[in-house]
Amino acid sequence: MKNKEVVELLREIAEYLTIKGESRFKISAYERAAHTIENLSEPIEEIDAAGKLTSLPGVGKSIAEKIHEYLTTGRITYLEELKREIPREVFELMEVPGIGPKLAMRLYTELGVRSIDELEEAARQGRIRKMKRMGVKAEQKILRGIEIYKMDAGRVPLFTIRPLVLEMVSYLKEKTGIEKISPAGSFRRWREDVGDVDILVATDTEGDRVIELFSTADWVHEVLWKGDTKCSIVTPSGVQVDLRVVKTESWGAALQYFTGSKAHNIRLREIAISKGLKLNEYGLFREDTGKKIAGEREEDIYEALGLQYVPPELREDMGEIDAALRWDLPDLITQQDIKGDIHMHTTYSDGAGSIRDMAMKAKGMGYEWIVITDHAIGLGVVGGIDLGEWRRQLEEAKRVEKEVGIRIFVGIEANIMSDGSVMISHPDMDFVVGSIHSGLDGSRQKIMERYRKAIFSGLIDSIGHPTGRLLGGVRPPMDMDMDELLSMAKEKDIFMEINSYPNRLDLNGPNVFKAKNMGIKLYIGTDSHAPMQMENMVYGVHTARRGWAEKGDILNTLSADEIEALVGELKRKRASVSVSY
DNA sequence: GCCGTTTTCGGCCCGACTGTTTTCAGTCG
Repeated sequence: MKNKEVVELLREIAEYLTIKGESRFKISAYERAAHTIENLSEPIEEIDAAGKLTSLPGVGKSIAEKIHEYLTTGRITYLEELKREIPREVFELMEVPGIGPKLAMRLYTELGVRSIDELEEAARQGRIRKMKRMGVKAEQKILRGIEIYKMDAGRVPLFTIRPLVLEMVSYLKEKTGIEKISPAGSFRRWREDVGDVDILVATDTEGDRVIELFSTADWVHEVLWKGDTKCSIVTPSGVQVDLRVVKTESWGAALQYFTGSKAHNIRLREIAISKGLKLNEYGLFREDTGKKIAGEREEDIYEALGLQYVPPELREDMGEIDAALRWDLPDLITQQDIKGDIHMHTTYSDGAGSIRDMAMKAKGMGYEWIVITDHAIGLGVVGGIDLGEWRRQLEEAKRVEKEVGIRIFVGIEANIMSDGSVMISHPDMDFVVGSIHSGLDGSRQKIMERYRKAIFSGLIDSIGHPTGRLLGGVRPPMDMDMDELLSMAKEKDIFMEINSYPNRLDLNGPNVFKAKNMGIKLYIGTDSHAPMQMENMVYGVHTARRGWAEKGDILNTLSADEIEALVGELKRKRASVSVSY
């Protein structure tokens, strides 16, 4: 499947066209086509082979030809011409905030600047102020931009910034008494990583005070700028946080606008135009009279456009607009639907809490049941349990179950070994999660062979953290074929895990979406190694929501009795597999 | 470059800010 490669090439063309100063409509045409292909579930090769490329939204004759050329020859002549025309170094200059395609190209050609370091040197030497339509202020702005660029932490995983952002919101609410304060942007959409964070405040009179409070608090490493309605700061960890103050009459429109995504918003504004309306961050207006018809509440914006309200997690222009127009959005799973947690560790392996500690925490969270899955032997460093230890754990769990008053199922997290064998599985176990913990850098073929052997052995009930990735640049996903893995899971009727350890989120939203559409059942596992970590369920729930999951798609919503019945079935299935222990 | 139950040509999402300028282009979100 070459969809990803095609998407990247189309985006690259768009970037080059931007620098060339081509019509912005031509540029967005390439971006739109890339977006369409990015969200395609079938291989682009098949669509091309069927001669159906131009039936894709945003793909016309010209782009279809370029895609076809790439798929048949491995290159796009048009892109190669662009590369010859425009030096690659210009892209680096555009990394600096305040420098766009035009200025980057001028700096390159007029001053011969080839890197950000050379740019800084040119600015310090006062060479920039001598350019046409540039001055001392513009030069200083570039130096400031370079400073911000150097401070920028880039995109960071959501979990690294979420606690601080929640603290900011509750601090401002508490100090000002203002209710309408909310994060927006990709943070509110629960993207797994965020660039900068937007916090929105609605107040008609206290804007100055809010900005003063925000810009002088402990979380400020540096104030980037401060005005009447906007303030930007950088946290000690290098994340930029923007605070925006809006009027209460525009709260809903602003929240909608700043939550994005950009593609989602563009679609909404197109719908507005088709109805003789205009949508911006202040409200929804009639084009003819300028009369405002919505703005104070976000829900009203969608309704006035004839759309069902779209939850933030779905606003990625991945089909949610069409579904909302049909009033046919999924009834997304919520935290309140969760009745239990599958996949957690105790002191029997590498967890920090006893069975009782974990049970008490689950009880406190209002759960009916938990499934404990300690590591099995075969995982060198962690010191997993063998069958004898597992039986002792089962005995203890039965005692704790009565004492705490919550159903405790005892499964195991079995290792899928380098040869694809499963270590260990037994018909008495309530649930067997199969996970790869070693050889994650193996070839795609090798990884898929391991998965295939493990799944078709009939010894495992689910796949844990399927890609093995760790967010924040710690570990990339394994080289694997997710579509093939899901097909195998479907064929053998096993479950897929949404691991909600915050640095995993594995499966992620798009893969949850795929699995759901294939009819594969999913569960959320916190993979907790301490009682507190069970609260990470919220990350799993929102990841599931980003994958359009409903209550019926997720095992955690079953009652204790329903889980017991399911576990009984799984045990019978495993017992029918002949294997020697 | 794409697209069309008003269109095969003339549109295409919206607004704020900034710096260097007398009317706007470039950049950003």
